Amino acid sequence: FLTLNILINSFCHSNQVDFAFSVFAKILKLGHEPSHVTFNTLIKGLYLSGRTDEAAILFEKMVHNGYKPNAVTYGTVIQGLCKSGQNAAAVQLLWKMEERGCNPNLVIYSTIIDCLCKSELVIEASNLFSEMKTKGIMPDVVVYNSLIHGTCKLGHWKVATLLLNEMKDKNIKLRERTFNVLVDSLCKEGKITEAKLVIKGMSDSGLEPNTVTYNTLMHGYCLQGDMIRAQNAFEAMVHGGCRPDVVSFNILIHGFCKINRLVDALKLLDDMHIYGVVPD
RNA sequence: CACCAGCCUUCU
Repeated sequence: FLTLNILINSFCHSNQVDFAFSVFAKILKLGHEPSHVTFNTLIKGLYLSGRTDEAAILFEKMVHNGYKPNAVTYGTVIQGLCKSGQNAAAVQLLWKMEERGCNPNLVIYSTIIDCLCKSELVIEASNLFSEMKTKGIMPDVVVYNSLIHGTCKLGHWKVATLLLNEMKDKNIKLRERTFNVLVDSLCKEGKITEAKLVIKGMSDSGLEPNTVTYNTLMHGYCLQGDMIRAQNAFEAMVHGGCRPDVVSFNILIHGFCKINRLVDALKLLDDMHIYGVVPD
């Protein structure tokens, strides 16, 4: 039955939930009990294809049939609520799971904190962050990345710096994504010089810029209409051993289109296949 | 290190 769950999982991740459900039907027909994992996976699949109502119904069905949702179930539903813009419902479910005797763990808090940060509700996110720490749950790099993202997006650089120092105190190592978040926020504010300093700091701490780092920087230059430097960054990416991806090309093509250099944009479109990239 | 939930870049 692991096999069938794996099958369901791959269908769910390729936007073919209906096939996933036919596998589910097969499990039932064979007289087997679906597991928590089966339900969790199907619920996620429904959310991934935007069928949030059906996901909620399946969640209820699962409960009615005597399956006690576990932390992953709650995590899946909370993430689905978050992604469909239902912040309040997500927070309510956080409380409800506690009432039902399932303690929220780091992933659950992290999910909601990220969601609140993306909605620019950084204060609320920080409150949950404190609550979590009070309960003795140790933060990790992921939850810090979300908080740093949220604070930088609002231009609260001081707070972001505090968070970075906190990570240092707790011996939580910054990852590429942490740096990418900083680079992105700086670029979007037009502070490219500082963004480049962050990239330098990244190399200094033993992490190499990756494709997302370069894409972010290229986008920063595009926002300034500086296609020369954007293309230089592209070259630096290739030279630095990073594979450009479809986003790299989308960024440059968009940059050229915006300043009416359609010929250059079309040339890039032609060049994509050289790098093994297919337009999306 | 392989059945399920959290973090970064483009467009929409």
